Amino acid sequence: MPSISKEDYLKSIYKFQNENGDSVSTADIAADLDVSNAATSDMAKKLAAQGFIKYEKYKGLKLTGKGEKIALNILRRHRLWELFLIKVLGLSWSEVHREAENLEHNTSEFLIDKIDELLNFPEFDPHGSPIPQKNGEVPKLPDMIPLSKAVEGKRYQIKNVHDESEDLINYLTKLNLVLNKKIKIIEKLNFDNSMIIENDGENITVSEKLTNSVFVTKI
Amino acid sequence: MPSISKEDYLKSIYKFQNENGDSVSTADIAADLDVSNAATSDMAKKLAAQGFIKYEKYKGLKLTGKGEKIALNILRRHRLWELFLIKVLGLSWSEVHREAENLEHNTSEFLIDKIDELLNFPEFDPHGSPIPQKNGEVPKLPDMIPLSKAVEGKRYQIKNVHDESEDLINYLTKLNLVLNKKIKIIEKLNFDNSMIIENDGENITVSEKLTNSVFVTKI
DNA sequence: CTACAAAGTTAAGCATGCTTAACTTTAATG
DNA sequence: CATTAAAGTTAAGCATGCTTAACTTTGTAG
Repeated sequence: MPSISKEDYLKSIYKFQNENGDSVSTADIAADLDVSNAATSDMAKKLAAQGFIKYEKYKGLKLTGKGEKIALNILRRHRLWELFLIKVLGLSWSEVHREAENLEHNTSEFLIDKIDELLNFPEFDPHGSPIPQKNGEVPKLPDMIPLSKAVEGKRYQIKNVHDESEDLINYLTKLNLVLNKKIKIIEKLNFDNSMIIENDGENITVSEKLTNSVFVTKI
Repeated sequence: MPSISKEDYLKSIYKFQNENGDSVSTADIAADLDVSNAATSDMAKKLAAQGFIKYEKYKGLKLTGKGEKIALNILRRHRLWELFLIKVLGLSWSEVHREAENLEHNTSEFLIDKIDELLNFPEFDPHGSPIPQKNGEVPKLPDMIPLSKAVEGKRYQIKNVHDESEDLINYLTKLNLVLNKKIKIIEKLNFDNSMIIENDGENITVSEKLTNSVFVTKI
């Protein structure tokens, strides 16, 4: 069992990994975990020594199969807890991330499986992100585009919010731009890349930062 | 906020404190937490420096008001989680202690209050132990005696199980000697202090170790 | 009341995980 | 293709929390 710190590093590496299998930079991890680059270099050596990542000096970090398994397991815990806290304890969308962050490292496999069962083996968490299953499989997301790439006049459905910032989530909740919501693009404004969209029959203006974090499918 | 280790020490000191306000010995804490006496001495200094305990060399440890507040808060978390895991997630009596042990240090006040609310502000946990309330008050236990002190021919009700060992709990569950159960003392055997009791209309023999851990009230 | 065992403390050392400061490598720019 | 800024690494040091070994205090039995 890796330590809590190591779990956090593995989770972060997973987060920055893309489909191409490129290595992840030390700086990205360091910024994400709010530690120094030095700490990340240090940890990289340890993770590599234990076979969780492949690591070559100056060449970045890459999860091994073993490392990815751990990362997926943490994500599974995190996302199941988020869903559980919302569904069972009535916490709000914006409250759950922080709580799950604490709980994910301190929950036995046994308990997580119980939660999974109670929730009837869900595939997606409250942000629309896939919940890795007990067997390690990751449910497939639909083909999505960032809202910023959506086309004027067309209708879309919100399928994922790619950001964990509490401020963003609070703001989305306030605008009632929640998961699976259907919206229509009224106008894209070129000068600041903001967008006017129709939601609940009303027109609202949303910033580029928001449209980059919200992913949608065309209806 | 004290660290997880410090929380464990404070919890342990609380556990060994009696009503007389005697100091708790280093060795008791060390044994309870499965660390060396040296580690306990060391920690005692740190806890004292931060005002959580009163500590004089060779004279034992004693919680201050501030330290007791922390200890009660941890107990509150622990016991609420235990009850929650049984009631909501359907875990068994014997499974919850270990899980709660992990969760108690990683749950925000906010989340614990939500759990408290969902459970409708319970006063006792599944072992019959009082759950410290949000305001710091500790619900009063009834006047109990250990089952070992019970009198032949009389009837009693199980009110508390003063032990967290999984083996004991499993055994009690198997015998259906659960909280609030009513039993009758048939016979006390002097040679090994075991006891024959009637439960569910059947006579069973229970050891001294068991009768010392189960607390009852006379009916 | 002394001596001795048990309990407790101190000291040195180790692992983990972080910091800052100094240094090295990489890669982009003119 | 040389220079240089950015990215990454190493080194030294610190805090926490533990260990074992050596030592001190306490309290009890003779």
